[in-house]
Amino acid sequence: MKIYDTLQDALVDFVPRKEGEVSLYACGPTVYSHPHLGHARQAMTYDIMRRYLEWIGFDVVHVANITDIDDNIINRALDEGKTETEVAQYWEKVYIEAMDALNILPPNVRPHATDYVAEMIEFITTLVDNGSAYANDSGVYLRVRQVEGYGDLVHRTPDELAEGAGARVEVDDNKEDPLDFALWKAAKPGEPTWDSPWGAGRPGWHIECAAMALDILGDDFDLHGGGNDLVFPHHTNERAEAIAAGRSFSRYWLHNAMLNIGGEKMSKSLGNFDTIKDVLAQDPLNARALRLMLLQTHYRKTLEINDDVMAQAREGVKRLDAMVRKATNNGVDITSTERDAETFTRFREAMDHDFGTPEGMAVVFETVRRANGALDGGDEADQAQALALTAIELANVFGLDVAVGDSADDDDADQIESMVTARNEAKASKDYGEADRIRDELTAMGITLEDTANGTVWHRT
RNA sequence: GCGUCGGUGCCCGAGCGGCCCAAGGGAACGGCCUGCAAAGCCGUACAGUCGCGGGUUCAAAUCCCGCCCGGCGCUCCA
Repeated sequence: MKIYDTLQDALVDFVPRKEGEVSLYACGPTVYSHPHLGHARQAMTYDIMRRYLEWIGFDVVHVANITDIDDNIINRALDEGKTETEVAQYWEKVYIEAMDALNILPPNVRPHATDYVAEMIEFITTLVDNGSAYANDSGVYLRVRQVEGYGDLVHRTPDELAEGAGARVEVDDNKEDPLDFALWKAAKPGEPTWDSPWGAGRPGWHIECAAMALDILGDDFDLHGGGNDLVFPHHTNERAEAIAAGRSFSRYWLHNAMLNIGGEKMSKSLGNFDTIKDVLAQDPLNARALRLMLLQTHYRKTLEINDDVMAQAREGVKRLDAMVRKATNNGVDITSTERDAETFTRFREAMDHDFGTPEGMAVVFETVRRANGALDGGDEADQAQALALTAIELANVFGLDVAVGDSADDDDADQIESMVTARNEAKASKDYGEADRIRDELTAMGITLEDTANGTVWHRT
């Protein structure tokens, strides 16, 4: 399969470190506030990739960290009179609940930065010992200009980077060079600290991910992903640390584009974000609608979100569900292994081209249409089961959570069933006024009826 | 300013040298089905400049150059 590698700036063949296995490190959040739709896009992007890679037979080790110590957490703790640990644990819980609600599979490993401080210190020691880093009163810094190919990930030379940095960054006299960045930050009053050979302090942001990724996945791991706003400085600096330590970092770099709202990146700092929790509360279909929307846009393309596109996506989800209901009513055997091989092939071709989910979704929807036609007794009637099961399987590879099931296990199912029966009796005696009255009543209860050749079925809206 | 990604129908959005008189979803319209609806199926209208202008090529939405517009990055960020 081909993937787009940020470092090479090209579509390249994906050759994993070890045949049949994929190691993926996707940068997780700093937990200090509400996770928003931008985090959802990032997490869902790698969730979808992971599901697909597993479906085509790879053993995937997906690592997503939790950054549980940083300035934002410290500030929040200060504001609220809590400990950093309390703040981080609370927001981590909120984050994980949001991820679960979005049907994002838990990563295989979810490391916490504070559990890897020893590894980070060891990493930094290597860098200091080999002359790549230097310590002073304010911390330990990496000598960026010594790093071969620093800036390659952003396609800029150190000089070009320095030029940009001058305008926005205060010059720090503690650094030999403005480009150098902190591996270790010396303790400030009131901050949580760890002991180190350079005095009490705490790790810098970039060393956290670099140390965790290498410790858990090992050198030369396959994929490193994150939002494209992390290319510089975060990923650039992680990479620099690994190179300076003489270690092979990720074989490929993946970056998802931003999610915009009102023409700008949704972000905490701009304050223009919709929290995942709020969006999910607005409509029970929104978790799946958001996923569908993301699937229908390539992960490397900026996506503008608004109420309109969410509504459109909800309709798409309903279309998927309607086919599944039709399949259920027509007695499709979910234990059957019948599938449409050609559809699988087309799906894989789409996905093997840098995770072409929009085209993959097109294949799914096209299969839904064919399955509907077949289930209604069209030209492909003999393929109905295979087509329906194929569409369902592929939608589920994407985590769209469609399932052949019955809605009869609800608490008020008996009542609804008897109302449906009453309506059908009214219909039989051509008392359409009564039939419509019952239907309206059900509609008010959030129940939608469908009169099919196999009788009347209902579902919740 | 520098780097980078992008500008495709009413909306969202694929395609990235011929298979494109441009996928898929949403909305719209007509037909079938239905007691009527809904759902579904079939069909139709939408892209006549694929941001604009040049160029390369037998062939360009797709490649090259210039311009305009927008996103992201330039040390908080997914």
